[in-house]
Amino acid sequence: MMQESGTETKSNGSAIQNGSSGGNHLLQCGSLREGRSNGETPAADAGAAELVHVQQQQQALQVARQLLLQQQQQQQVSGLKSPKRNDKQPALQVPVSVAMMTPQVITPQQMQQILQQQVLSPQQLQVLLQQQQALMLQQQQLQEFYKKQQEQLQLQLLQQQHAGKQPKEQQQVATQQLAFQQQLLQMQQLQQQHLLSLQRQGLLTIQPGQPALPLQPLAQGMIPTELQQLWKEVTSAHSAEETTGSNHSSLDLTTTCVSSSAPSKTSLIMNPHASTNGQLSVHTPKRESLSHEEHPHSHPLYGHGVCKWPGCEAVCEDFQSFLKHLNSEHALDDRSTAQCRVQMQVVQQLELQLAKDKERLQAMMTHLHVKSTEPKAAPQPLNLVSSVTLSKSASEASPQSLPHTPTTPTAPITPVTQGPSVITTTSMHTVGPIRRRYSDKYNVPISSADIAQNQEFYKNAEVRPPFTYASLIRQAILESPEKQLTLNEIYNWFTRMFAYFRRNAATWKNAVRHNLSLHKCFVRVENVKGAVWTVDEVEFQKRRPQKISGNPSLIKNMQTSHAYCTPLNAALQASMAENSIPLYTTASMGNPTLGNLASAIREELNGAMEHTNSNESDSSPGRSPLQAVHPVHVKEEPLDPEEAEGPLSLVTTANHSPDFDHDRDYEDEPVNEDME
DNA sequence: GATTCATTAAACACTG
DNA sequence: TCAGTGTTTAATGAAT
Repeated sequence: MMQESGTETKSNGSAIQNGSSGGNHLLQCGSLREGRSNGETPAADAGAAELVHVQQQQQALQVARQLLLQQQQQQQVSGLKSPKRNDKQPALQVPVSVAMMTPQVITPQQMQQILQQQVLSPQQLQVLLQQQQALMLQQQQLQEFYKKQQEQLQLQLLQQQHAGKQPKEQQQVATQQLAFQQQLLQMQQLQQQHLLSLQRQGLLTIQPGQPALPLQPLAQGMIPTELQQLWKEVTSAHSAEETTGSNHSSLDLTTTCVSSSAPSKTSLIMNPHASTNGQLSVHTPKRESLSHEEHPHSHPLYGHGVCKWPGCEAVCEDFQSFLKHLNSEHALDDRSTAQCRVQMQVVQQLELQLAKDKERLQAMMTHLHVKSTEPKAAPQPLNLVSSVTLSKSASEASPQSLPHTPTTPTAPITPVTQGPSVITTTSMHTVGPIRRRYSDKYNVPISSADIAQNQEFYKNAEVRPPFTYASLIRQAILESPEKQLTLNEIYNWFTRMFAYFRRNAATWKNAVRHNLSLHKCFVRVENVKGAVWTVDEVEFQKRRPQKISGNPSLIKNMQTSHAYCTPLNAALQASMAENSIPLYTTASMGNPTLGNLASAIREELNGAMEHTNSNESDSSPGRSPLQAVHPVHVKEEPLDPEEAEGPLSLVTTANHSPDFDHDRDYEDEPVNEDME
């Protein structure tokens, strides 16, 4: 088409083209991590650092655990047991006990979960280890005791068999065995109580006495609301019970423990004493009746024929059997209480997170609802970031405030956001139509206000980014240290930054090539390495002014801030520029990948300034000084800012590229107090 | 309804 | 010949 107009290079690429393919192979190999040009994102580094930290903690824990194990084994050797007894449980006849007798060691996985979920402090971990050691000693004693009993029983059994004993005597033996088991179980119960007391001291989430207890299922299985309700019930019941807490039937306790480790059915069978649990009969029925009365046959812990108790998943054919199961397996005992505690913490954390998000949302909404006369609504960097980045989510949050956004269809994929470019801070104040660049189908919501989150999101989620190819390409190029990329490197950037582009390579690569050729802003340049693609800032600037028209102070501000804030997030800058939001360096800090855009942005700003001075229809003449200061152009792409260089650093497409004339259509009057 | 834009698909040419 | 690159055209859908 008419590519030649802007730059010479566009014309005949093939003639010039040479070794560009050299770089290609890098990409084609799927070297997503290759990133020789850009390197990894800071966010990823931070995540890696955290991971390393966690792993170190975990390793330390494992070392401690091994020490404990060694101690235990030594003790066992000195005692009567063979070192391996811990691992392979002796008693075949009493699976329940076997489960209980397994070494009280937290598995690495559990440790990891604990670390991830609970974030224990080193002190807590130490305490935990100590308690674990004490428990192991206790358990060792139990094991010895149990062993002895087993041996005695076996001896008796053998003697009886040899002597041709009568069945009655065998029954006696069986009863004896049962009695032993019960004794053992009682001891275990004591142990459990001890554990519980330990937990109450602060380590509630961990059940040292129940190594086999799967923590993860516990944390996953419940909905917060369910948990809350359950927890309330349990806590109330538990408090009442504590006075008589030791009265639990030991058998119940063990069965529940077993069920946790080996979900379900076995435990169902094993609970002959369900009715014996007095507390149980008192509390659980009440619990059931509550939800049951309201929703006959619907119970928060029951669904799809499965018990939804965390970690259970026992199959219950009907509601009655579920109730039975609930009564028997999830009676009010230490284990259930502990599980509830675990869940409670999970819920608390979730609630905390929710509260934070809500707060953030509120701040965003508040900020966005602020009238132009209410300056400084959110001067803080944090607010700024959110306001800038969020435009989309904010739009959803308060649609009414965004009359212009109507065009945006709802985002099908995620409810959180509408689309990338819906609202800018400026747009908030404007009623003017904002044109959305991206069709709905491409309008993948960017849910998080945090740019970095977006980056991670698109890196991992196969969601189509709500940015045009042109904007993505430009972003890729601008992010590169030299602001130039080979086609292959562009490909690489796409695949590295977006999970979505790890599929259907032929399609999107074709689109990339198409866009490179189509848009004037992309200039093909001969390089030593071969042909590279750059962004023509001149072309870019042609259109630029219109967008950033207006706010000289803003521009100035941006320029100055850029001067000492090189590392500033270019994306933020761009977005701010577009949105006429003053720069807050903190927001952009720490995003090296975006730093490259700084100069480009500066140039853009310069051009904008010139433009502003010279003409610019965008800025309405009649505005008050304050208004004049505010960015006039309300670009449709509020997003730009974010996209622009956000974590993804996607520059909104249209705005920056010369090709996008339409952008100018939009008007804006948004007054941004921040500017001053 | 017309226009514009982005996307997608495809064809073609050139190069190594 | 093949793969990669680059250009161009056309069809389609969405937004204005």
